Amino acid sequence: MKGYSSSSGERQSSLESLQQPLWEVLVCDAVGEVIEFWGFKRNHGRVWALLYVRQVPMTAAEIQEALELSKGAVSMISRDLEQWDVVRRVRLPGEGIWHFVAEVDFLPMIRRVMREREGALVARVAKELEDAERMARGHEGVTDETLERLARMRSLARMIEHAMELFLKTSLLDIKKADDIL
Amino acid sequence: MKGYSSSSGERQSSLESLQQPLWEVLVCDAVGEVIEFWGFKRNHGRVWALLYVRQVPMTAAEIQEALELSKGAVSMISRDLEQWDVVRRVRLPGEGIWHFVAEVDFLPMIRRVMREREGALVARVAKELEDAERMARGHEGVTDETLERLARMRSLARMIEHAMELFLKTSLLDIKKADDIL
DNA sequence: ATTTCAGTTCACGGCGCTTTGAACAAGTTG
DNA sequence: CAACTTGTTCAAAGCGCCGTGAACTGAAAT
Repeated sequence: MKGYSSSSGERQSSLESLQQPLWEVLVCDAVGEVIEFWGFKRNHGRVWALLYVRQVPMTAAEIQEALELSKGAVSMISRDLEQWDVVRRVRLPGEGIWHFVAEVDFLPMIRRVMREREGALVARVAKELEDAERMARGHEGVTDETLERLARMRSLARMIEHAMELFLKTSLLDIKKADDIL
Repeated sequence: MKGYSSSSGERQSSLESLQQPLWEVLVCDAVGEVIEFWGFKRNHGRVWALLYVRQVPMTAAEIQEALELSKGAVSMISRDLEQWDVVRRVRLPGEGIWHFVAEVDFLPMIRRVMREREGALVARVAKELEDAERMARGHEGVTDETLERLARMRSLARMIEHAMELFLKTSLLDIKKADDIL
């Protein structure tokens, strides 16, 4: 019923590329690239994309085979994705094994992780710049113009932070609302 | 006249940290971190920051000593910065040597480079997704729902692109206008 | 023309992040 | 409760990127 036409359907050693449609690989890799660009691991994107296009819950072993990853990698990657709420772990009725499904809405992931990362960085940098400014004030060879530049730098830092917040709040939200994508 | 008080002012082996104020190092490193977060090299940020706080044109050798970089590194880094228009190369009157000065407005850099990088990526990914969708259409085991998901993915890609554009146009512009920073 | 010095290039090495796979832990089945 | 399967952890290997510094180019000075 599912398209397995004839005789031996269980080969798995050398013919996998035939039951792994090329277009699927392309999609996974494409998403992988984008996700990587945004600062995550390529395989985060690949796994999520696979689950998303397949639409059916998949076991770790299936993911492993489809994307040619190691057992350990699948375990860690899917733990990350689960933690970020972009993948759910479900137990199919009757089965004693975990399956993964793609959460349709992965924007929370981007928002949360970015906020965490940026947050930590911004706080640290802000402190460093303040320290530097305070120290500079104590020196004698420091002109007013220099202090001015330091102050402006701090101000710029705050603005980058602000712009980022804005981006996360508006743009991403727009994406979501725009068409109820995904 | 410039604060060199007395006897031997030319030591350069072990006492450099004393003529290299700590606060300056802090500032350079802080900017380096931020710049790195945005996908550039740490030293791009460090060199620019140094030139910015110093305010006077500096030779490659001076930069090299101040930031403890190699000759080659300074050459490559400053070439990048120059290409992005965030640093200018000037020849001081009477001197037969290049000096670098920080361009005050480095927003063009962020905008241009981001656009280039994102542009290249987005174009490639868009193409890959289109290819994949076309190929999928040819297969028999592909449901309409799957095609739907592929289409939505493409649409999402376009939206990310769009959001990025928007971010570059509005947020960064806001930063600039807000206070005529830097 | 030769020397010297500013500046660039590039093969190599080092470093940090990612992935691997084997050992281990947890859970399931007979 | 053994025997087996599923799932996690982590030291070590792999890999890619960045900086290094020696070799090279070019230009100015002698």
